[in-house]
Amino acid sequence: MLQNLTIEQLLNYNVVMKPSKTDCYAINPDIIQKIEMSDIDKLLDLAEFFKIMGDGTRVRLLWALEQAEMCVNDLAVLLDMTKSAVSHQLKILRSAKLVKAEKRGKNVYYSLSDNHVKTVLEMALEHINE
Amino acid sequence: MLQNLTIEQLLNYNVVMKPSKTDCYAINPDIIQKIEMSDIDKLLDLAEFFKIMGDGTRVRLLWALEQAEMCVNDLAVLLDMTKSAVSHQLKILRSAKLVKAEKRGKNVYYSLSDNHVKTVLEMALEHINE
DNA sequence: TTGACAGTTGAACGGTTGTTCAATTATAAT
DNA sequence: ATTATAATTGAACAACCGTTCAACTGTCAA
Repeated sequence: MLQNLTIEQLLNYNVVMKPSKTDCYAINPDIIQKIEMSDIDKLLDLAEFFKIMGDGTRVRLLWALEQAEMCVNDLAVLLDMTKSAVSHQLKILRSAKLVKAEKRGKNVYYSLSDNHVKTVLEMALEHINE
Repeated sequence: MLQNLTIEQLLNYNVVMKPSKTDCYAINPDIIQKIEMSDIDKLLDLAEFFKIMGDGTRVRLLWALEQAEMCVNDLAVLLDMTKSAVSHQLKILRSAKLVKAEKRGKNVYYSLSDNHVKTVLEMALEHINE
């Protein structure tokens, strides 16, 4: 009678214990209950976005590309890094859709995919400066 | 005659080679020269700030504390983590001045140190949502 | 076709990071 | 005083991350 139910349904029956990692009990259960955590997935996406911005090389790349489109060699010279290291980071920025690439002849020119990134950088800079 | 000069001065004399990591030459030296990289230290501070925000646990802690001050046990139950793990992350948030602690009796209550963090979170959420 | 160069790729290395675990401090209650 | 619990701490561990290195692809010029 219980064997065709989903995990969710079994949880409702208290047949399956949801594994809990906590090693303590709540001090103020009433407060916890009022906390809104439904946007949790968006929060994790948000953390993912911050994680990409949380690297000196990538921030410098974005800052440079905000001023002009550039190819890998130019960026490598500007940041005093190897082509390979720059290319690896550009790949990360591109997979996060923060940067786009365009091949012209022997070179690949990179630029910001939209000016949203620019405003985020500027806002955060203001936040730091105060 | 040269032995009492600073590194900077020696560099001007071309006595010391500034070690370069690049493995290539610039394609467009004119473009590189126009790029403004003087705010580089602020950019790195910025990356440091993003790095702290780039963790799911920390973002969830901030999101929860934005709604109510809470002690470690409550946060551990809410996020389904051990007290220890929560405490470690709170320490990081506190050393970044994003969160402040206040001991009351047996408990330590944490809250956002200012509402600046809240606005940053909201702005970034808007950025994600579009 | 050959050589030179721009760029990419994957493996490997070293450093960093988040969680766990065990031990410890501090406060309150019995 | 003793016990129980909240919280912190440092060491240890595994997973992750950025750079390096070497090999490779693709394009242009001779």
